[in-house]
Amino acid sequence: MLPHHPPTLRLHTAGEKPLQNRIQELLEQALATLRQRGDLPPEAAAEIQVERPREEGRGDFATNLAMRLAKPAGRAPQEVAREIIETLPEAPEIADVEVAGPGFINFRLAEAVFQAVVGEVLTAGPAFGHSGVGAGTRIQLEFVSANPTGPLHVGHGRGAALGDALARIMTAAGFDVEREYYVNDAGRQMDILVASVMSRYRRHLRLSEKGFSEDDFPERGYQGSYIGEIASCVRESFGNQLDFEPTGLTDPDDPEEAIDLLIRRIREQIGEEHFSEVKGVALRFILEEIRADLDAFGITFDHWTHEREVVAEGAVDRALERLRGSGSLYEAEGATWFRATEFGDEKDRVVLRSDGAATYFANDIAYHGLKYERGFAHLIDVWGADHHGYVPRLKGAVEALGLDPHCLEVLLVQFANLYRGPEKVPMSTRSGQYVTLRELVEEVGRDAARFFYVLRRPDQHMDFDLELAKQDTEDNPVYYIHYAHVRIRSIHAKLSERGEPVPSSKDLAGADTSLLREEKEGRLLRELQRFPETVEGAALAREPHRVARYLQDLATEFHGFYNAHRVLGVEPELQRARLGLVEAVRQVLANGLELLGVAAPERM
RNA sequence: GCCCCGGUAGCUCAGCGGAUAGAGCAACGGCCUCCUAAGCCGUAGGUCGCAGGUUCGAGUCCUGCCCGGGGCGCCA
Repeated sequence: MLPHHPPTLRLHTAGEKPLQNRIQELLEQALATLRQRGDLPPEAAAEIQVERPREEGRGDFATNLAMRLAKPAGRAPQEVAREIIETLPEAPEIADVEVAGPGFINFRLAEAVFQAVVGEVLTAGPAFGHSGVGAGTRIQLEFVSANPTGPLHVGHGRGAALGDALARIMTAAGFDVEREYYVNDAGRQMDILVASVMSRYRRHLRLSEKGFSEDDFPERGYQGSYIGEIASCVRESFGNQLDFEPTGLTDPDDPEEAIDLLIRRIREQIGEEHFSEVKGVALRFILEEIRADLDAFGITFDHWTHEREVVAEGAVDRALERLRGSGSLYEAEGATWFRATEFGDEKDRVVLRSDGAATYFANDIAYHGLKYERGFAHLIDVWGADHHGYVPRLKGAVEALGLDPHCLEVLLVQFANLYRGPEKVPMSTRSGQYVTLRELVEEVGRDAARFFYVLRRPDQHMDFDLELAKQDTEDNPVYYIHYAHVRIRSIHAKLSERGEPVPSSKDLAGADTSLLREEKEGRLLRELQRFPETVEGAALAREPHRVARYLQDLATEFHGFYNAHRVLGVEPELQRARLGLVEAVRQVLANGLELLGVAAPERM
């Protein structure tokens, strides 16, 4: 018979794998005894690894300890395993221990250990799965940080979904996370943006003129429809006083030279002040769009840093002075270089161009210096994988500033290739040919989009088939999880339909869960027990996909249970226990979805 | 040429040095007088890119090669 009251055991306490730790303790005691008795040489030591066997029927936990000790002990692993088992202290949590295969020790735990998790979940509620492993460490998580030259597209979506889920998961794990967005509003691409807007503006003014040619739009300009909208804004504010004549525009063969020439012409003709004002209009317009798109995607930031402000407050000059002071800069070919090769980079990098302008890299050094000054214990940057070559030089510069490069962690997110059926959708910001994040959310829904993005490992290339997601949304895995949540809600609804009161979580926490003895109930309980360590693992490994996978597994176990057993209409005590079980499942589904920024619907 | 990330079932992908490599789609066969069948059960599907090496044990670690993506600017 199983005990009605579970042994006192700490579950899901801060930053722990309580069951594994308990088994580890018992094993340590056994080893100590064996050493004392001289059955094990004192120098025979091995890390005690307690894992969950992949295969069913091999118990709840297993250790390879005997195999690791076999060599130093000079005996067969199975023999060592038997000795360990014989020496293992009695413990109420352990129902059965056996030697298996090449020398594994398999543990089967008392059902009561898992039955206790229902009460744990219902008592903790939304906090179940939270832990203190992060110990309040201040983390800054910078993600998205898309250039303000156009709307967010589906490529940004992945970094957005990943970064936000990671922020939520790390917060649950006890880290103090600040979400940061860096606005690159100081570089040449902003000038190109102005040139694009002004070209569109000029077209608006002259469209009615005879002989007006439309094909003088710069080849390297940004071409999305939003450029026209910004041009309209500019026209509203300035009328036609910013007209200009792009003479000589078509002369250079090189489109890069052509756009630079155009920028110069516009600057000369409308004046630096107006140029800057147009830039401000464009920037505000686009940032507003980005903010709205992120909002629709369920993402908000705690802090926005503008590159222009970093420059304006003199941080770049200070950072470069500091580098110069430490001998990390030198002059060559008219430019100023950072000795990146001394910090493991492939080549030295320019920080001040021969025309005196600071490079993006220089600004980024200053920006990261400021981040360190803001007092974070750890910085995480989420970047697109195309920036990977940039990592060594930035870490090198941080080190050259006298800061600890280990506090800077860069997560590289691989691209998401978009498909419409079998055809790959070509994407280019400048040509304006892309699917925006907003369009994606409108087409497949916010929950499906976010879940899909976060289902893949960040360093895995992913294919996102729009056609499939649009045509057949039922195939989307998020519905499977949603359905599990809805089914539990509908059990509650049915209960009140029958005129029975729906017990609160608090009531159900006291249910006699020792009645949950069906195989499928045991599987569900084990799945629930795994949630806190899943969250912790996802936080420490920076891998939100673990939470997504976990939710799929939990939903699978729930649906299996639901189809095999009835919750309502069984004996009152069993009904109460099962209501507690499914409510615990619902709570964990809701908690897990919350960590991914996905809703948990009441009905479908 | 050098560097980074991948290559696992027809497709999309999991897999912490461990035992007989998994899931979801797609395919095939079953299951609703009963809490939502957006579900469940079953069948089939694999030389884990190739070749060596380390290990008691390799999809997992090391080396080389092949294929795909990305990066190697006084661009951002």
